[in-house]
Amino acid sequence: MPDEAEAPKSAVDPQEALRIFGFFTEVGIISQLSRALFEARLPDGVSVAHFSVVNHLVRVEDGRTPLELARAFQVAKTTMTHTLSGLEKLGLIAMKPNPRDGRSKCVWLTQKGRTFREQAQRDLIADLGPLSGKLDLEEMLSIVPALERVRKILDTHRDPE
Amino acid sequence: MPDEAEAPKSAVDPQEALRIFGFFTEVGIISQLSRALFEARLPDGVSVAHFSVVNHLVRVEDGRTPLELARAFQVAKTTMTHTLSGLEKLGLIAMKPNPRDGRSKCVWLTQKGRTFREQAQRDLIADLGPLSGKLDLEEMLSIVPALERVRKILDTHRDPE
DNA sequence: TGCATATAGTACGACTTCGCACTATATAGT
DNA sequence: ACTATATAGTGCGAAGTCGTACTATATGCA
Repeated sequence: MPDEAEAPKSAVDPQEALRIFGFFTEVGIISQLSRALFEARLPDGVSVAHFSVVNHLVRVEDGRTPLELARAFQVAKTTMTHTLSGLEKLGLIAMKPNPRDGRSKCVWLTQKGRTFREQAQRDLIADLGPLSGKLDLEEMLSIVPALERVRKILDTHRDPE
Repeated sequence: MPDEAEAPKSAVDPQEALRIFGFFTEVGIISQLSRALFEARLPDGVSVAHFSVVNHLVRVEDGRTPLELARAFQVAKTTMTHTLSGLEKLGLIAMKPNPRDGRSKCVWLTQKGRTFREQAQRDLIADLGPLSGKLDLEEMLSIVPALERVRKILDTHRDPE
C-alpha cells in the first residue's frame, strides 16, 4: 500500500480516502445485486425503474410531470422519457397535456397500472420472505437516515440539471 | 396508502416492505450520484469501472484472472471482459496467458497503470475536499460494516454464477 | 408588442451491463 | 484412453442510462 505521506490541504488523507471509496463500492454492489433480485421477480418487460415510477405515483398523487419524476429519482430527463414511454406501451400510465404549461405533460396511472402495482408489490413482499429471514432488517432500516443525508449532500454537489 | 391487513406468513408486513424498498432506493440513488461525481473527475475515456479495477489490482496483488475480478466486483464475466479490453487499449494493464490453466488469463498492471492510479487517486482525493467538509465522514464509515453484511447476504441469495 | 433567454420534452448516438451462444481447455468417470 | 461434463473467456445483440442537440412553449425585459 504505497500511500503518500504529504500533508493534504483539504482534510482528507489517503488512508481515509480509501475507506470512502470502500463505502461507495459497497453501495454500488448492493445497488447492482438488489436491482437484479427485484428484476427477476417482476413480470417480463417490466424493469425496476418501471415499478419504482408506478409505486411513486401511487404514494405521492399521480398527475406529476416527467421532469418532477426525473428529479424525484435523480435520473436524467431523457432517461425518464424512455421509462415513461415503456410504461405507456405497457398500458400502465397515460400521458396527457399539462393544462398549466403547454410545453409540459402530466403522467396519470391507468386502472391497469394501479392493479399491477398492488399485485407486483404483493409478489415482491412474498419473495422478500426468505431474504428477510437472513437480513438484519432492524439494522438495515436504522442506517436509512444516514444514507438519506449522504444522498442529499451528493445531490447538492452535482452540477445543476 | 392502501395497505393490506392480512397476516403475512413470511414475517414481512407491507408497511415494513415499503421501508425496505426505501433502503434500496436510497442505495440506488447514491450509487448513481457517486458514479457521476467520480466519472466527471476521471480523465476522458476512463470509467469508474476502469479505475476500480486498477485500484483493486494495486491493493490485492495483480496477476488475477478476469473471473476472479468479475467475482470481486459482482459483475458478469462478459462485463469484466469489456472493462479489461478497455483497460488494455488504454495501456493500463496487460493480459498474459495463465501458466496454470490454458483456458485462463492473468491481468497485470503496466507501469503506466500504476502511475495512472497514483495520479487519479491524488486527484480524486483533492476533489473530495469540498465534499468531505459537508459529509459526515465518521457516520458514513460507521455504516460500512452494516452495508457489507447486507451485500454478503444478497450475494448468497442470487442465482449462481 | 417584440425579441432574447429559459424551460419541458424528445430524437439520436455513445457507453455500460447483461444473457446467450460459442470455442477452447480442463476434469471426472468409465 | 475416451468420452461426458464443467469451466474460462469472448462475440453478439438487447436494454438501460446519459449527454448533446433540437423543437415548442413560456417568461422577462426593452
